[in-house]
Amino acid sequence: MRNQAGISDSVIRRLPRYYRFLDDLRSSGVTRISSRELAARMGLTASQIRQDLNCFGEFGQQGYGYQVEQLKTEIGKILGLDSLKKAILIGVGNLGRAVTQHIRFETRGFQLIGLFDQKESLTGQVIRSLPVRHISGLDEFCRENRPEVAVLCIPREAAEPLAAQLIALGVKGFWNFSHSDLALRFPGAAVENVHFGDSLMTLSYQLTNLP
Amino acid sequence: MRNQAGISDSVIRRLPRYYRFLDDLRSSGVTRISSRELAARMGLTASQIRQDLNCFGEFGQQGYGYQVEQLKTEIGKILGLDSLKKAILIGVGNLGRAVTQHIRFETRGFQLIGLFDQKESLTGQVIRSLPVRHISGLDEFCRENRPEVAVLCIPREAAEPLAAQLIALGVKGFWNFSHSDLALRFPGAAVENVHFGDSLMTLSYQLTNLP
DNA sequence: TAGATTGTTAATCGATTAACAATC
DNA sequence: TAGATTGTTAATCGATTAACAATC
Repeated sequence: MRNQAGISDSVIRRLPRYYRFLDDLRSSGVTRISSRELAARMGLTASQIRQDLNCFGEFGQQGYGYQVEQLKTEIGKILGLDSLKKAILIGVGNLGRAVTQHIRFETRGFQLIGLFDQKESLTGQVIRSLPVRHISGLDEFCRENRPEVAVLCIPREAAEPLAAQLIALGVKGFWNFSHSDLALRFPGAAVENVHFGDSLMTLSYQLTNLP
Repeated sequence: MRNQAGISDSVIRRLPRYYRFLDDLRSSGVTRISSRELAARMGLTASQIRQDLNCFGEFGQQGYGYQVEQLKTEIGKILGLDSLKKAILIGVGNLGRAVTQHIRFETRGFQLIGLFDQKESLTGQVIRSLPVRHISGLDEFCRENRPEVAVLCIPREAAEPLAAQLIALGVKGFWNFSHSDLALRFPGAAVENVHFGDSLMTLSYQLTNLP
């Protein structure tokens, strides 16, 4: 793996999609694929695939193509999926509960180790074999268990102060479902936003301007 | 509004964010703002904001800046938020239930008018004042109510045949939470993906390559 | 070997930034 | 009017595509 740093965002955002397609190919018994064939399946150009991969190393073989399984593994390593990072989730409302039950953290590089909510009535409830803890125990839990990531399923107003608290406790990244632009406030942290509202408005635009 | 067609994806994806920031400014009583000031708040350049807006028309005033409320309204119109498009949701599992309860469709240009699931045990259950219907009634419901959009909260395998069925029933767009690349199969439809797995893997990459 | 396909360099295309005349 | 800020054109930067020598 070369050139760990300075990879453009466009490239990085394509990696999970490569990973998904390669895993599909593997499941359906394909062991080898050329950039041309993969590009056709994914709706990309062969050039782009080769350029993207060359940011990280040489994974193919001239005249042959790529080993599906091997390439999948390599991209998994690039994405860091081989080391599970400890994560906690905060805000066990409708959304937080769905995320806890629905997302397969382990195959995406994470291990969910704690759930928190400020609502006392939820404390002790068990979701996916994890007990909901009261938010007042957050500091102690973090000092003991050292989570690297927090999944924020909380209202916008709560996000910023909580993020500051978590960073002080050693949290380095956020999977942010709240309606706030955390990245602007905490430039040192890794922030990945899931902005449902933005996504839905983009769909509205597309529908409004359908050819 | 000029130049309805041919706006680049990069511009379109920034519109919801402009809309959000302008709405915040409005809520906090700001009535006027310059591209320079807005850029500083959003972490963009003033040039970019002016370029983006000029894809659609002239919304500012030289020497003065932009009226916050007016610009917000204009961007809302560009996004098509002023006409509510009828939507149905399919798949009332953890995720579908959370989406139904959590998302404010009305402020994003949509009106949720029906919920469907194949599980008979869910039929009749009411979520947010909408009854869950059995999937067998989908055709009839669509012919009567003409939804334009379907929110797909179903497993990957189910997505493609269902999308084909829905398109035949007049559905023109999908908010796609399933793990499938619908856009490739249905190039005529508007598809907006919410790929949680991809998002989480991107976060994993960021954490793995933190400076 | 001949054919195929990579890794990589060069060319093109598009998006962002800078500059500035127009004008409120 | 003078100062400010837009709308818009020109310059730059980065990302995508094309081309091709290297090589399996």
